[in-house]
Amino acid sequence: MPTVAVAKTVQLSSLGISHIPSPETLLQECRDPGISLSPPRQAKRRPAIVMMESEDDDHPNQPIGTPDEAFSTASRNRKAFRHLQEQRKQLPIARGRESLIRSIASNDVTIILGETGSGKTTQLPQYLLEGGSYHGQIAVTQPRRVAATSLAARVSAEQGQALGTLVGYSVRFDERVGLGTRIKYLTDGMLVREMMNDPLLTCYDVVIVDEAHERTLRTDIVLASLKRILALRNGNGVDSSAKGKAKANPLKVVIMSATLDAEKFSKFFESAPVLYVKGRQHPVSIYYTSSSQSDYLDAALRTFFQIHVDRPPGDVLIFLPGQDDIENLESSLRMYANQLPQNVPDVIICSLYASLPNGQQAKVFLPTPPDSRKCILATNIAETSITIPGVRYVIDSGKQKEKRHLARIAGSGFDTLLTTDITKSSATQRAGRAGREGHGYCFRLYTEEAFNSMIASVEPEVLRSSLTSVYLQLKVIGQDLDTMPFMDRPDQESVGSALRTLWLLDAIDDSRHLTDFGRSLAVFPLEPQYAATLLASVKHNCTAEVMSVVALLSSSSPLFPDTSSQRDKANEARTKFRHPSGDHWTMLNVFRAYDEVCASEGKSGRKDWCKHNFVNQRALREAWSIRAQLRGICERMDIDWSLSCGNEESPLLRSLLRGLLQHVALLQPDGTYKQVMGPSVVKIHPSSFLTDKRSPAIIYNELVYTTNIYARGVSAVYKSFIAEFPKLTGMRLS
DNA sequence: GAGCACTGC
Repeated sequence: MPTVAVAKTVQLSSLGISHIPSPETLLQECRDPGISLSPPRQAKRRPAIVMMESEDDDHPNQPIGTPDEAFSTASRNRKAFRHLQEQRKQLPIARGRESLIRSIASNDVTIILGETGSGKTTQLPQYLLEGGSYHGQIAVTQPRRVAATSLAARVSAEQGQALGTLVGYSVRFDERVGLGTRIKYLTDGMLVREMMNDPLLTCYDVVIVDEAHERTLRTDIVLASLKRILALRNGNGVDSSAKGKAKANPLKVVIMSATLDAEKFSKFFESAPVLYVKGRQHPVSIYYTSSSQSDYLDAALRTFFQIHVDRPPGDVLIFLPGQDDIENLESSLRMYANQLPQNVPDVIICSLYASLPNGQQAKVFLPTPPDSRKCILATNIAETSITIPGVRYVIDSGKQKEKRHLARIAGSGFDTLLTTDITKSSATQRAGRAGREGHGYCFRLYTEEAFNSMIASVEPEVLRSSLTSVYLQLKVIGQDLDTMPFMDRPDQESVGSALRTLWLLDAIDDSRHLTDFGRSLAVFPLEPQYAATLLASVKHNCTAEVMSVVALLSSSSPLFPDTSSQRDKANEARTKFRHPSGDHWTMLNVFRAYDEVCASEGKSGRKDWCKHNFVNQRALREAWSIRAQLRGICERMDIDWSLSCGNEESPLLRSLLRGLLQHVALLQPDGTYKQVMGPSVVKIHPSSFLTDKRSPAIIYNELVYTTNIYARGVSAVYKSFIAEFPKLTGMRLS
């Protein structure tokens, strides 16, 4: 390795050496690494009432290709279909089938505590369908799209039907349901959307909430809503006004959770019974360090080589907080791996994090060649979203990155992204990744005391997020954030901040009533701020431009990814898109150029164009889908989305301002900016094309708090634009 | 003059 790599290497601090040791020295050190490991102990088995056991997986692994390709061909193949039926029949879960059906029939709510690999998610809906007691639809919610689609494909195949007939799914941008669909897998966000049109979820006889322990924002909305709906539809809940009402269309609710939180769910649903379903997880031996490690990268490096040299074959999965750590550890591992003696197996290093291009993500699924060992460096993505085969050893840094929204009474608050300690349930989940295929080993780079003092499970998202969208969505179903029976109640500052934002947008009036404008905002699958921008574009005759920009801003990937090694080259390549007004028009220029490339070039031409210009094709593709969805919604609302302002810059900026009222700041003499609607002094992020430009007034997409409070996604606006908004100028005076 | 865990409509 060249010396450049050495500079990026983690310090082998606890070895007390500053030079790079020879491979022999390193291996010797690794056998006595200063991380002494206490005797292995078996992962605690759950003291469960064992009901059933299954050979099956809850979640088929990441599908290679589309769900259709994976399963519908199989369903056409008679032999494969018979095999599937044979598997189903032989599942031990079949023995528990009747008791499951009975319990659900005699209770409004049933909690199922299912271990990993128990097969509950694929089998239970089929049991309820085949049992014949329910004639409406059965909904099964999932936090992730890929789970919803692949589960639907699997269950459809087990039913011997084409996907989208008896069994279907519904996720954003993709839906496979028919008139005869009885089992529907959908994302929890999709069910929240459906509630906005059908607040009592009348088309469902059964709603199964899977992975409830993850406590996503949308899961919590679903849980709170279900409690309300039960009172209204079944007439026996806490809502006394609903008592005595006809139970013509009662609802059954099943909550599936993977952790001991089941008790909390049971309590929330007034002592609902808890059923335990045994899984098929292999035992995992857990090791702790004897003393706490100040440098988890160093500790991970040593532990890896210790495993590599002393332990039998099996791939190693290392959990780290973020991309930065992954890149650093990767370069250290490579350097030492290249110096290993001949008789030690090769090391294949793979990284895995969400923003990694798909091609490189796919590397982790390639089978490990004989006489080598794969070492996967991953973020939390490998904890729930992606299951990697062949992993036998897990190294757990005990750290993760956590996003947290800091609400402010004044202004709209900002997000932080900080490295924090993981939770007990997260540690257990990580360890479990070693026991998918056989007896596994988990090396925790922290002490047993540290584990014991970890909090039990992650703080629900509802306590950490901006609630603006949620507040608006609840208003549409006639509910109030303050009166919803949340499992965990968000604090007043957070609620007040959401309330204030919606009032400023004119989504609610002075009496907190939803306005017609607010109702329109909620129709769009966008942050309310961007929905307001979109609706404002009609007045300014620039819907075509605004739609592209809003779609890009809503994409989950950044348009201009930061590539530290090629930063200057990237900046140069992107210069041609630059627009003097700032980042929004610059983004639009990229999208317009991409549109032209798409019209003239094929798949590989588009890809090359993106690479050559250092723009993220994933962001453009996603924005393309979002824009198509927005166009469809506009058509239904009779809005002409083709209205264009050409190259006139003001209409787009004035539309943006309509949504970003809380994100306006004015230049101060010292070159910093002062928020108009809040107390903060902010700086323009150095990645912005407006940095150092000293524009008198700016709007920005978001604030991020790192070394400073930075405004990102910035455009310059005229002060006269700001004067058009009485609420904004009123605030300034007060 | 900088640093981005993961989802979702």
